[in-house]
Amino acid sequence: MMNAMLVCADCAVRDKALCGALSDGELAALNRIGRRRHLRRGETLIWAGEDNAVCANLLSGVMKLTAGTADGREQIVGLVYPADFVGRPWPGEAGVTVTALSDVELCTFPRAAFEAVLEDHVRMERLLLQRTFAALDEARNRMLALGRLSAGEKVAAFLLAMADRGSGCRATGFGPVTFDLPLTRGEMAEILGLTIETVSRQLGRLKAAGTIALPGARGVTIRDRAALEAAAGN
Amino acid sequence: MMNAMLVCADCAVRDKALCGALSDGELAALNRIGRRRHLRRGETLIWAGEDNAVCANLLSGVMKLTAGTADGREQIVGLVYPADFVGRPWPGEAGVTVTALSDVELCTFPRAAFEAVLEDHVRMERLLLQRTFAALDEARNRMLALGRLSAGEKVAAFLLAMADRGSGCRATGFGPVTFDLPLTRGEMAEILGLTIETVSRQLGRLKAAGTIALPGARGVTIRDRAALEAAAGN
DNA sequence: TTCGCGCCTTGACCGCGATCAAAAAGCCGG
DNA sequence: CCGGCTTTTTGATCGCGGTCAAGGCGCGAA
Repeated sequence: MMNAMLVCADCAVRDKALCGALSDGELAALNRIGRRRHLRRGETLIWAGEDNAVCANLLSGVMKLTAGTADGREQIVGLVYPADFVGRPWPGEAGVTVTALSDVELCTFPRAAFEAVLEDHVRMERLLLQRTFAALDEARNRMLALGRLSAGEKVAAFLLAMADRGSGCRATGFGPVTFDLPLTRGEMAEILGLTIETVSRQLGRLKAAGTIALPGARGVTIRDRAALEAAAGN
Repeated sequence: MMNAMLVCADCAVRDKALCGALSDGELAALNRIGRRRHLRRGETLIWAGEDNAVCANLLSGVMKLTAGTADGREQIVGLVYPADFVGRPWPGEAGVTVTALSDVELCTFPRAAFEAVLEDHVRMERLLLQRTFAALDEARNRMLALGRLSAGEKVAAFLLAMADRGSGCRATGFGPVTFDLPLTRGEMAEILGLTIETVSRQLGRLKAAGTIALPGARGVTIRDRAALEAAAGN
């Protein structure tokens, strides 16, 4: 119990992650099998093709999910934020590689032990199902973007999504909003199905139009949200 | 009970669909709320943006899931085969439109009633979770294809996937395999993020190379599977 | 400070796939 | 068998985004 207090009840994502399904008492079980783990930017937690071995909740930082072709082309197929779940219960091989985009902190569980907890807590399994539905919706939205949007639309839509995600859903706002991208230009390109040069040029175009500003390599300021939405095709 | 025998125990997808989680006896409950429904090619079961109202198992035929931009561009984000589940439990609005690609037969459930069945049958909820994971993997694979494959690779990979899906996983075979596509060229284009003309040209190229034959508008014969796999980039 | 190393930007050019246009092939009800 | 429709194929051209190649900028270490 004391342990649970220290490690779980105190957790930054206690109520947002799947664990929100559990009472403080029940957390003791999870706590016994969970292990905190840190990864540096660029380190990989799960490799596509290897057998599922761990599940985890992300506590801090951002990670990416990537799929790749035989000849080395890569596509980012999802981003993972704090309180999100990664990995899969039940045997099988991982379909995607999970890599840290920044230094990250994780709460990891051996797969089999995590399954046992799921077994005993139907409410947690339900939360996992609901999250998986949400992930599927997001993936399908991204398929629409990859297949049908122009480069300019992709970049504009991506900036809007990052602004809303990164800074907690401020209302369709007025005035400049500034935030930092957790991604390099190359990673933006990997998400959007473009090249690094095209991403850079589209950002340059938005900047030249006064729609955004680019303070430092990672910063973005949205100066005219309406224009950005128009560029995204809404 | 007699009803269940007639409608469920007898069902073409009895053991493959989610209902496989239920005993013959338990099927009675489902049977009471389920309703058979037919749709003609082109008719729509669920519209994106409307509230979830029905869930269903597909009994026969093929359906498509589509997402669209504000200005009318469309992308097929998934295909639905017999025994697959469509719709979502729990309130919310549908993210995709579900439309029949051929005449189809469905077993539909009012959403709330379906939730109640899920509630009582944890094993069924687990099957749904596992299917949703599979759908997510498939969506992510398609994201890789949309973002990183050339037109030729997309078409070749698509034909291989259809061959394996349509005719039950024959071993990486020898000799010609023939099957019918459940899709028009336009629908293939919507799946692959291409135009109708490009799809037609890529098929023409494969035909000219002797890799495939195109008997009739819908038929495809794979004459040289190894060459097709090479064209798909494996 | 200067060097070196990532990462980003910018420019020039090219090719793939979209677009526009028209002919050919199925398909169905007379 | 024909006429009218849809779907597919084929052709000609264009432009977006990829590719190749420099150059700039920021940052940490020597």
